[in-house]
Amino acid sequence: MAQKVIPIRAQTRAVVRSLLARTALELFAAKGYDNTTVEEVAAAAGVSRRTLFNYFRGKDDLALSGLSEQGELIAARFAERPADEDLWASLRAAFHVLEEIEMTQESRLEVTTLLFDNDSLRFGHAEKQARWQGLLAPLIEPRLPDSDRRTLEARAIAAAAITCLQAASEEWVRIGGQGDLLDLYDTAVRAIRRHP
Amino acid sequence: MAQKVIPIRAQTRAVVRSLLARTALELFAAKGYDNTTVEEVAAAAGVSRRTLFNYFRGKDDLALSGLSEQGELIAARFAERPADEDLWASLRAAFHVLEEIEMTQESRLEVTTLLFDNDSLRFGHAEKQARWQGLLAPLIEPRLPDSDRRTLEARAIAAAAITCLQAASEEWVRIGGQGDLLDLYDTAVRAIRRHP
DNA sequence: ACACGTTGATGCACTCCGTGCAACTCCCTA
DNA sequence: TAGGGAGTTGCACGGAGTGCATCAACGTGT
Repeated sequence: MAQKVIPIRAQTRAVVRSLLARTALELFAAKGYDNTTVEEVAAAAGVSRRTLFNYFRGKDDLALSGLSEQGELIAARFAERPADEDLWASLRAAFHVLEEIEMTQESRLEVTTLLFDNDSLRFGHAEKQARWQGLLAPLIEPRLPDSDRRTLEARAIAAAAITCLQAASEEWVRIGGQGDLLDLYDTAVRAIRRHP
Repeated sequence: MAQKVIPIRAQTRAVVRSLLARTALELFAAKGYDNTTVEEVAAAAGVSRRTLFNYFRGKDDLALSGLSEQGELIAARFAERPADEDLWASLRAAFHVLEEIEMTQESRLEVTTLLFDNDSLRFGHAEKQARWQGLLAPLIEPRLPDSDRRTLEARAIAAAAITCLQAASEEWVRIGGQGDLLDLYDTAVRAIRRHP
């Protein structure tokens, strides 16, 4: 079985990216997103401002790059669920990867709070939503019964599930990071699906 | 019954705001959002750049201000639905105001397309989502059965409904503005609620 | 009629984000 | 050792957004 070759360049790039994002998050958490300039992040990381923009599309990307990776994890997990499993069960299982990510509860709360309490970043959550939706919907679609609107249906389901997760995250932050995120997620899903 | 007094200042301000937003939308539709500077909008409207920022928080606001008003219309319509009506029926009825807004099908498609095909504005949709959710959720909450997580449930329901509307809008744009938006919305809602 | 305060419009200068371009460094290879 | 590719950096520029001071318009009181 042929090993997949990962170019050395790509690896170092990924490492640097991750490192830059980490230092950026620390600064954002400490000083606030709006009160931190890209220049400061660059200085703290020991690179030039220009180089930062070689790694990230924009300032927002610095704070949100982690979310893209999470999206890919979720999609990957979803893809390996059995095709005859209940759709929502598969989605829940896919979201479960979020709790497997190694991260202290503290820093998880810190990051999540950062994403929610800043107006400039709320939209980032939207971007996340759009991207996750783009990843999940194509995987959901083949599971739906034939219809000339399966695409719309798949997108709606993906979007609704992500939305529930988002609502759960907000609540989770609101109550100070206590309790189980997936438990809140279940509550949200039940609310939209089972309610008269 | 005392007439509610609307200060003359507020009225003129609202009129000017609307006028500015209109000319901005025309320019955006003609040249594209990213290829249009705030300066150009100001010039086309016959005011200074600085004045534009007195009326709108930012460039995005120019394109999205209409959505806030729509949100208020929707919330108002929802509020006047009978409390014992099915929740999702009330939501559907509330969204129905969108089709009552006087607007040619062409310009409606033009505006909606503008909102979707530009990356910078996708987030605006998120802002819209957040705002509409903020308006609707408090109205939904008292309709839910007692629970210590009614707030979360209400927010999830509001968010899901808006998300369905958004998915429907995307599809509506994709198929070129043909057909009934609410019909697509119904399909989306059915997909997330009735599916196994 | 004149002075006054209030309100909004405007110009100016500034910070910050984001990008195109060109020079430079480092490493790998022929 | 010369050359080429890839990444880093500085520089300059355009555009968004903001704070501040000024100016014009308008109504009001004397």
